[in-house]
Formats: sequence, structure tokens, C-alpha cells
Amino acid sequence: MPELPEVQTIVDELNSAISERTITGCKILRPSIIQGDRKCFTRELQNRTIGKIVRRGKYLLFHFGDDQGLVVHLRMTGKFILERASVSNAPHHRVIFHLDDGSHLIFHDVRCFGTLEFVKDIKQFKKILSLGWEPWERRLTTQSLYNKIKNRKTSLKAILLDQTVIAGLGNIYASEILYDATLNPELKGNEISQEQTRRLIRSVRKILKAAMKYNGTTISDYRRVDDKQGTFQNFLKVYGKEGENCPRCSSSIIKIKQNQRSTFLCPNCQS
DNA sequence: AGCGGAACCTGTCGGC
DNA sequence: TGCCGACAGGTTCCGC
Repeated sequence: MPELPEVQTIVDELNSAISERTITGCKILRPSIIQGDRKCFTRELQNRTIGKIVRRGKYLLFHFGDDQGLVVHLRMTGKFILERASVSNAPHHRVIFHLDDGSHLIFHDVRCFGTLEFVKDIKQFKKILSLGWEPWERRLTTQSLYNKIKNRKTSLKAILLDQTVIAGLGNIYASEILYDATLNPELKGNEISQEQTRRLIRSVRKILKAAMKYNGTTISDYRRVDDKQGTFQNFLKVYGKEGENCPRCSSSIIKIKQNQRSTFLCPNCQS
């Protein structure tokens, strides 16, 4: 489900809703969701006060005042639900956090790919350390990105999904970005010019910024903490638009498979 | 080293 | 109607 704009929306809403709340207890309904030491998880989180919640790539980092914290990844269908009073019974509730104001934060996940992990030092957490540039990081420049991908034999689409290059992009925005930049998704890293790299970065920033403005894209599962939907699906140009007309040239949008995943493109504009 | 495919788990949808 | 395969917003592991 969520890519950077969806995760950022959720992080912003959680900061408003539960920052400075203390976790009074937690109930694990699906143990496989918990990474690391499951036995310690409940004990480590007990009586912790949630400080700042930040996003890095598609991870949510709940800081507990020091370097310790809770690292969450929503994967495809993970979401957070805040219930003010009693906890409803739903089949996909996986972990329930009880908070000191009587409310409950529920981690809900249909497919159970999502992960929660307590970490003693977030700064040294390997999965976070291996992430690439944030889209608005100064070090992400035409030159640095060009240097990083100029020898790669894989497609631009796969490069955009590679979290060790730029962190936060996923399948929807990868197609939208390549369409915006008029780049063929099947072009290889070692085939693109500096000018094309410049356009790629510009489109990454443009599309993500617009998606965040509209609180992300809801196609089926993604919901905000208050259960509202994002609205960027109303502005998608190619994702899920197979057979529809390209807004730029009216050619028919096509769907192809790259590395087992769908890519949507205009075969004319992006040739 | 770097690439592509399988696996992880559950639900939905379209075709026959 | 019912079954079966394909597909879904992501990541990790494994073999080549």
C-alpha cells in the first residue's frame, strides 16, 4: 500500500494525535508481525512515552526520548487506527497499544506483511542505514544520481523501486514519475543521459509533492489514521489507466510487466 | 556484485 | 453458482 506520501500523511496525523502519550500496555494478536525478540516487545514498550514520530523512506520511527524507539513498516496493507473509547473487534487487528488517555492505537494489516520492531538504537538500525537519499535531500543531485546509476543494467523502473537509491518510491509513483519525465520505464540505468537524469529528479519531487498535498493515493486499502481516504488517485495520469487515453497525446495507455510488477506508460510519449 | 524470480499472507475480481 | 488463477500500494532471500 503506502509509499512516501501515504506514510508522511500518517506520520503527520500520528504526531498530532498521540505525541506525548504514554503506552500503558500492548496486546499482540499476530506474533509474526513483531520482528526481533517478541517476548521483550511488550515489556520494552510498557510505560514508554511517545516523543517525535518521523518518516524515513517508507518507515515510521516512533522515538522514545532517547535513541530507542519503535520502527514500523506498513508494507502493502498495514494501517493505523486510533479508537477513542473501546476497541472494536475486527479480524485484521494485529497489535493494539493502550494509551494513557484511554484511547487505543491499533495496527491493522490484512496481509500481515507489515512489521513492528523495538530497537535500542534507531540511528544504528541496519534497515534504515541502508536506505538511499530522501527525495529532497541536498546530496541528491543530477550528478550524484547519474553517477549512481550510470553503470546499472537494470531498468529505470526497477531503479526507482530500489530503496537504496532513492527511499520512499513505490509502484504507483514510479509509473507516474516516469510518465511525467517522459522516460521509457524499460530504459536501462546505463542508457540515460544527464539531461534525462535531471528530468527524473524533477519529476520525483514534483509528483511526490503533489501527492502529499492530497494526502496520498487511495486505491483500495490505504486509509489515513482517521479512516479518511487520500485523494491523489483523482490526479493519476497512467497508473491503473490501461486502455485510457494519454492526457498529453491521446495514445492508448498500456500496461507491461517488469520484475513481476505492473508498469503503466504511454507508448508514444515515453518511447 | 548485481540481477530476476520466488516467497511471505490474505482478499478480491474476472473468466470459464 | 463455484472454482481457480491472476493480481494487489513491499521487501527479503536465494540462485545464477
